[in-house]
Amino acid sequence: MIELKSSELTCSFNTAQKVLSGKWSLMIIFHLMNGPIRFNELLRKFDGLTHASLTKQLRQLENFRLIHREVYNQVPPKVEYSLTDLGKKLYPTIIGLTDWGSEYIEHCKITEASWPR
Amino acid sequence: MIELKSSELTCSFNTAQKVLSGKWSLMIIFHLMNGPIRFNELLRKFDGLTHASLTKQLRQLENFRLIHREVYNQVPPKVEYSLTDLGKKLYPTIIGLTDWGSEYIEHCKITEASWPR
DNA sequence: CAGTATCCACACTGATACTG
DNA sequence: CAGTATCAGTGTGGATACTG
Repeated sequence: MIELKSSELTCSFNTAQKVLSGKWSLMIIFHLMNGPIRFNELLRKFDGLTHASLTKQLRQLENFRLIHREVYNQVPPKVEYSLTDLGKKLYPTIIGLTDWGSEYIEHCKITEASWPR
Repeated sequence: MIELKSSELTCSFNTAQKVLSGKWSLMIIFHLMNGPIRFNELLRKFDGLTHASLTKQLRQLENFRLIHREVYNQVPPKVEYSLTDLGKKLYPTIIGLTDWGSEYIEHCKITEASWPR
């Protein structure tokens, strides 16, 4: 039996949740798995995500040190985003989450239950 | 190379994020891993979580079919919460997240970087 | 191309008070 | 013991418009 006060776990959990809290963070990280990508190229992978919002999310992830921002001094400007080692380590977890999500949806279909939106 | 529009992933991701979105959801699920638990017993495991908030979170998780709520017709009342199979399947992922969180904190200490709050 | 600056609306959290 | 109801504060996301 594990008997823990939440305070002993809070730190790790909170840290993980910070990363996941952004509405698009998970998917951004996911798309960065394939290697460096430019801003607009990344933007095009999303539906319903605006320019400004993507910028905000990227800044956040940068502060968390999950992604790296490489600026090329060119005209026109070129900026590439890539994952740091820290970010890459999230891979299995993200896949795990996605798989669970699929399972969840399947389960709801089988039991003919509608899942909450 | 994976080339996906986000729309094909959105559903699975969103579903997973719904579960994680609650500030305490992850820890609630974690604490339920040890088997059924009563309301106040669960409440005592948290610092800074109020009665009302816990109720809300539990209702949410119940709607997601991640936990089961068993009411015993007694005086005084007794209500036990437990994980559904769906909830139990989240276990590895939650552990993965926690581990990553620890690693993250370690990394920040080593590099002497302060991590964002 | 890759941003920044505002602003607003909404959802979520938590405090407090009351109930069977 | 295990709730419900209400309400206020806060932060986040998204829309829009402007910049080098």
